[in-house]
Amino acid sequence: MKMTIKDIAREANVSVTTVSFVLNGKAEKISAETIRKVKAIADRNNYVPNVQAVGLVTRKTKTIGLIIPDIENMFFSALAKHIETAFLSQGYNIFLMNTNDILARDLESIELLNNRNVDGIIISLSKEATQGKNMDKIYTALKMTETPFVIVDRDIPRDDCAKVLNDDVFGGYLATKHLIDRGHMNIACITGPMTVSSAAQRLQGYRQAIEEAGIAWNEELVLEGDYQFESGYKHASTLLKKDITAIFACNDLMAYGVYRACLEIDYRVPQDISLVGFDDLMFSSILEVPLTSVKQNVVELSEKIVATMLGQFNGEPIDMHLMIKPSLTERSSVADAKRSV
Amino acid sequence: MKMTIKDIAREANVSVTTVSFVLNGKAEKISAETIRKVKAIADRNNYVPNVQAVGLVTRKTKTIGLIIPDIENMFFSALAKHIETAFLSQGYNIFLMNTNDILARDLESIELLNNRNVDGIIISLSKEATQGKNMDKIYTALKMTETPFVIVDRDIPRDDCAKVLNDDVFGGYLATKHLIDRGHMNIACITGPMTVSSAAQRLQGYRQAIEEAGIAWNEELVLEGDYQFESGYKHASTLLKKDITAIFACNDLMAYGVYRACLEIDYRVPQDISLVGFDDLMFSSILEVPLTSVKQNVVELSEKIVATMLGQFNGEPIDMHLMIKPSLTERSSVADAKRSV
DNA sequence: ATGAAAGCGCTAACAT
DNA sequence: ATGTTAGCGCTTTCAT
Repeated sequence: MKMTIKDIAREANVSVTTVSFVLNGKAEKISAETIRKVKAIADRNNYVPNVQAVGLVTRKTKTIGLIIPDIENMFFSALAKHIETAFLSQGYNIFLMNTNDILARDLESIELLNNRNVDGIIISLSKEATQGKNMDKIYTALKMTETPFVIVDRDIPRDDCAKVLNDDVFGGYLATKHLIDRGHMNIACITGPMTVSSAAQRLQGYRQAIEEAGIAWNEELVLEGDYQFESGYKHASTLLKKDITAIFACNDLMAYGVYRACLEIDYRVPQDISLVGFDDLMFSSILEVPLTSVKQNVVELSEKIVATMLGQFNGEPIDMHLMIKPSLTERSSVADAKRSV
Repeated sequence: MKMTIKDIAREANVSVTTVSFVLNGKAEKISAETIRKVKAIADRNNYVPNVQAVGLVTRKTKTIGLIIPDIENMFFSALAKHIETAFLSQGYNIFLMNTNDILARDLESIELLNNRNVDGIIISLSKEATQGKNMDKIYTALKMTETPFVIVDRDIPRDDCAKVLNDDVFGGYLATKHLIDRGHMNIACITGPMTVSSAAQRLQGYRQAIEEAGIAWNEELVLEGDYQFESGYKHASTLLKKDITAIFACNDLMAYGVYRACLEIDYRVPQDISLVGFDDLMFSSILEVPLTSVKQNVVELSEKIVATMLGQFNGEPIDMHLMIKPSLTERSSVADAKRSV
């Protein structure tokens, strides 16, 4: 049976008030002797406060709800891990909620977490939720809880809420610029599904780099994929027939599809075609030709999320819209473009 | 502001007791009219009970603690996902705890979850925890909480606690038997680190299949790896010089290393060498030669875990030691052994 | 320097 | 059929 402050009070011959004061560091007026005694008893019996009881009066549960589309997605599992660790060190526990990219489950999760009286909600929207009016539903549901929240990774176009996002535009720019710096002029791009904001943004970064370099825009070089292996393969097969020397695949999975397509027509990476991916999956490092890829900075992302949340708790002025810059992990899939002689 | 039963009571002109009874389905003696009225008010105001308050008196928090080594490991993220979904449908939320395979964090997590008064703990031990005396520490810590728990995936050698494990012996047998059935006689095995129980068990399954087939045991054909890509590569380089026609790599990551080694000496899979992995990572399906691999049944595993936990809650007689049988996902990395002519 | 008492939202034994 | 009341473990205001 767990010990309560009542037990301690009895044993120390003081009131529960005194015990509470001592154990909560509000003991300015309590005699040193009493403090010592109370603390000793608490220590000796491994006293830990009952979180529910404390929560009932303080209206704080010391828990955070984390809503993500899919914990099986490596990006989100990494995120969950870092968030969990960071909050743990602050005395918070994490309720995990998977939505499987279904809007209804976003909504359901928000409600459930609200019923649990979590102190804060961290949410990365389902794909479905990022579309059209659905975003308003989410936003409304979130606001209704009157609980601090922070939007992560997948954006909603509202300014009046805290967000920590990956700078996908910069990521797309980084990948393309790298190719340009190596002398490539004819660079194709296999995008993600354009309904997803990250896809649109990576493409935007690509375009930015192309235009900045004064390269003529060629619509035919950008093909819309769906972030899956197959679409990378299919589009690469098409693109490889054109006059290109490099491909920017907007995620690693599609880049793997590009490798496959190259293999079939006996193209070598990077000798015949340079390739850059996005996500930097663990797998990219053990490929026969390790893939150069844009890496989201999950650690920094997590840190900012935690900081933003704690900032809201403390009513501190916080930077509402944070962008985390990804970086390029250079490996072996990019070579200098051959000089046209 | 959330509504309380007090608010409902006032509005309905009844006592809180009546409201409580109605809302908890203990209203045998309450008049139909009162029931209707109370329910209507509750519904109209989206009343939800305060979990902490309920918990304080019922001593139930409706939360489960999940302790796993690493949510970034695909097996565990899949597990977490299914467990979360299953418990959610029963009204439970999940506290996620990562241990990073560190014993101290297992212990810390158990304590933290205990302080949170979770109703049950699901734990998959850290590697460190599975070694020697450490297991006793875990077991003791778990028992001390007086909270129902179930051990998952990574075993501890005690009979008096609930466990749901993967049948790794059977998995190893399955992989090896498949190779034997295809006519292979000289089958090498690259094991995991022998301190880990799954590694020892997969090897045991391999041995069992070999002996059952009456194939002479050849110690030289089994090499100890560490479940990492590099060790698969290194050992394969050695093994490929010997007179073998097939390799059983005890996880997919090492199998990928085998592919690499084959590539370097121009061996083709499966024409020159047949290969079976273990884990069936998503990646194995998109390899140039898709890998045949043993797949743990995560869904069944999760279901049994949940059932075992709920069984304990209800004091039902439960099967304490469950073994989940993996299955073989056949793809293209295995061919019939060439007939010696 | 310390304690009494009220109250957080709810359940349940015990009236009536 | 419904209400009164005593907690669950804790914080905090107001007395002393």
